[in-house]
Amino acid sequence: MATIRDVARHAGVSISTVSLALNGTGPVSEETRARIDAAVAAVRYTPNLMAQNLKRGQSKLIGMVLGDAANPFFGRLFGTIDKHISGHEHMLIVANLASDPGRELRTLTLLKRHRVAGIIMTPLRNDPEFAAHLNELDVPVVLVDQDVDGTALDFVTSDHRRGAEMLTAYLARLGHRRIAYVGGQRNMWAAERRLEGFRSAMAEGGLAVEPEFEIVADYSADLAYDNVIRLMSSPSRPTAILAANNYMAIGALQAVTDLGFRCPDDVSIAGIDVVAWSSIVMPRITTVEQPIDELARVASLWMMEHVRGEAGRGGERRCHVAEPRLVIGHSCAPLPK
Amino acid sequence: MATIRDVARHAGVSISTVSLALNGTGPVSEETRARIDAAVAAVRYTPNLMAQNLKRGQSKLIGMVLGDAANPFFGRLFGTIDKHISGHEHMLIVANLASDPGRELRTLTLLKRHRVAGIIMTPLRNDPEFAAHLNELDVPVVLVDQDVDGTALDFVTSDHRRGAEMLTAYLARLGHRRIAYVGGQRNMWAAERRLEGFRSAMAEGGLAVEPEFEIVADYSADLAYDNVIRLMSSPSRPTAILAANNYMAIGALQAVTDLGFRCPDDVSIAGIDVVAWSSIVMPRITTVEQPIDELARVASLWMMEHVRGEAGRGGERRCHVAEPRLVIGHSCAPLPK
DNA sequence: CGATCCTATCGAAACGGTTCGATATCAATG
DNA sequence: CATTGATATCGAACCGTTTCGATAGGATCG
Repeated sequence: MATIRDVARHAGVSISTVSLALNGTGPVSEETRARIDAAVAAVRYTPNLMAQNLKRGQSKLIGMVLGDAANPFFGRLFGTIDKHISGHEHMLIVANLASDPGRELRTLTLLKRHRVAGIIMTPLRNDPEFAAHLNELDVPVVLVDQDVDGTALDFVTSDHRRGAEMLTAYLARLGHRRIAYVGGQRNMWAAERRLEGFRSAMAEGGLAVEPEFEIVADYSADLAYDNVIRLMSSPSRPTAILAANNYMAIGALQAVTDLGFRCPDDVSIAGIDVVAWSSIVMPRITTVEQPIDELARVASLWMMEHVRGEAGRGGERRCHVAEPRLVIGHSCAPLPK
Repeated sequence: MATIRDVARHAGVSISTVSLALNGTGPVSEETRARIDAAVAAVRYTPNLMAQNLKRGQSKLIGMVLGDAANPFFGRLFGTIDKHISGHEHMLIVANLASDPGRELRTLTLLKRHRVAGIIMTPLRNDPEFAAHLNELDVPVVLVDQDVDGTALDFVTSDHRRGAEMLTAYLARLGHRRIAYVGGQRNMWAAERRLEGFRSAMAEGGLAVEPEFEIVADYSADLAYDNVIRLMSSPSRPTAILAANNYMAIGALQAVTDLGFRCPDDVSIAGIDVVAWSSIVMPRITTVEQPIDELARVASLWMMEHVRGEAGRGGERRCHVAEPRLVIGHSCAPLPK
């Protein structure tokens, strides 16, 4: 592959002149510039970014760590962030955790080896060991969606607690009293906030939460399916189900359908974060939507500020909490008196 | 950030010895190795991959170009390819075309600047200019899903034509004669194959294709929706609709539902490539599924062969055509006599 | 006209590694 | 004991760039 040396030789000038001309970083005569341009075309020269970055001491690569690439939420998040980032001749180097928290540390190390200029990540773990690693990483990090306690990293999220509250309160307003909650892993940050929101809205509405109505289904459609089958087979079944993410909402809907119940006539179902793409599910599921575009925009912006060294290292961590949006579908009905 | 020089100084040995020890590429005494390990930990040394790659003349980065990151098909494709690739201490640098063919050339150039070891891409364009660029790129490329005529690049796809045939024949077997086809852009490779499959199966079944029943909706749910609304409002409406991708199938389903028709009682709907994630749509849409895992596996394998220089440069291009799988749902019904 | 200042160009020293060809030590061999 | 062959270590060249300081030839100025 052609190097800058080939261009210099072909144009009959020195290497430094070529560099000066190509980067527009020094005075070059009109005639020389033309000869260099011709030479570039002739030898098919493409600057080697690895060499440039090495010399400049900074790379144009930004790491992005996704919790689960197969989930459309992360797909849209990535797509939107990419749109913002790649405008600045930067590129994203993306890693997929496939919902496996065990890959998180290894991935971060690998990204650091690549000397990425920064990392945007949706973390899975939330424990002191992980926080310590993040703090010692020495690379700008913007967390998205989930927080890691004990770090001072920029953080962009939507108000998970409020979202769960909105849906729970909505179900309560429809007259439901026996509301089941299908939630994610207990140690995950967002899952905890959502659970808090559910409980708080239940308490607010003067409703009791029966222990067996608080289910942990690890954000998995299959687990949600099994649990809802069990729940709905009991004589003391709920009249409404709130699922904490898109997969579990769909698992729940499938379960009640397979049992012969109709939604919303026999049971109401609402789900957090059932993104637009799946909202075509019939009946359309009532949901709170995260403003993915807003999350992506703020995360990209802050990351670019870090990259340009403009991030006010005032020590203060920045947090942006976006408001979720209640989208009423056809999956919830008022409870007959 | 600590360099190999710091490690050497701290351990009291030469730089080359550190390199030899760390890479296990030369004999190093047990004692020295221990001192070096200690020094690495002490100065928090992380090898600079950019420098390593520059020296070794090859990078551990593989480019991946996605047609549309928000589409779960690409999300799952990426996730699975990442699983295979990232095992070999390689990483993916991913770019999203967001369905905009205009970004394709710029993206490839940028990836080449980064000196990626290879590129896995799902192309959008299929024209001579683009083919010429690909041929002159001088980087190993594996095409996935769509072909580019006039190149000799490895190509992994599923049998789009056969998939469309299977669904069309299935509808015909149910007794449908007035079948409408909602297809993608006319110049895209896969869209053409699917259209061929539809036409061939129609001819095979002795069915005539009315021109107004062959719709071009650019893989967009909205366009499909509008067109199906128009189609179904006509007195000579079809009894079955075949949509060429997941988005359009959902748009079509939404349209017939909004018009007050029931599916499958009033009209049957089938869709190509309605991935598992959306198969929960009620009624579950009959579809042909692409074996994403198989595509990802073969593409990753071939790419790693290229990277290791094992690719038999016999000049012969390799093609892998996977068989799509017919998944019967509840969206199609026999036509009453 | 000599000093001064642009303008255009160049050589050489980095950046952080790898790797090849020394060199030095030491045990085994004939 | 001189030779050989491992074994362990090192110095220096190099990968493809950028960038700093130097040089040289005008044009401008007092």
